[in-house]
Amino acid sequence: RAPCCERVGLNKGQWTPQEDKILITYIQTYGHGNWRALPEKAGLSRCGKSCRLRWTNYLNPGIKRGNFTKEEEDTIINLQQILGNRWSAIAAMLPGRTDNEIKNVWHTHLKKKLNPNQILQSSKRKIESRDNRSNSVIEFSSSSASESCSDFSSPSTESSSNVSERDNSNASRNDESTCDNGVEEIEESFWTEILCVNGCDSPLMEVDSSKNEDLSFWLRIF
DNA sequence: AAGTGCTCCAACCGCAGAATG
DNA sequence: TCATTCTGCGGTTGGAGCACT
Repeated sequence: RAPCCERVGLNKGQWTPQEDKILITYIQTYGHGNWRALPEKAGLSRCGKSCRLRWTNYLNPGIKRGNFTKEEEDTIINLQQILGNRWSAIAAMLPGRTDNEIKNVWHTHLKKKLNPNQILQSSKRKIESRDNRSNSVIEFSSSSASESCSDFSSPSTESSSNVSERDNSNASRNDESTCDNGVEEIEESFWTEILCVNGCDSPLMEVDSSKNEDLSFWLRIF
């Protein structure tokens, strides 16, 4: 199968402001339509995949910029416990946030909070010195993370390190074993809580009905 | 002030599933 | 039904910027 960017000479790497402007103007005028054909029509030396990524992760006006709130981080942690690394499904619960952004936040912040023992000694020292300067983060990791786990009867009994042992490396196993005890015991109210936290009438929820179907899938399982 | 190491995030890559002919 | 193309997803990487020594 031919690679995505079979054309030689396509731009790669960071997008320039000019490229951003061209992409925004084109999509706002014509819509994205066929991503593969878009770059040529718009006059961009990029592959369609790169254009789609740039739009969905950065240029889309519906994207919420800035730091994640405590509630958002809570939601990510909760959903990661259940869904594993299904970032797109998690993103569907967080209006305005992209799967890529959530994935980055998970790998750079939240994963460490759940399992600080995994941090290398050298890194650990640095992080601690940073966190001492920003106590809010530390406070969240010690209180909020455990609070969020208390939403589940089974996982809440585990230590934070045990919980995180099930995270990334076992994500696929989580997907396969949706009838695991831990998942089975999750109360249905969890979902309504999550939805209410983020607003049932959020724009993304309305726009992307397929995401709701994804939610329905999990509701059926429970 | 300079060098080194680390963090974070935007972007890329490859794969799988959906859509299409 | 099969082959091909397109789209979306998740893992991974590169490099800019920051912190520390």
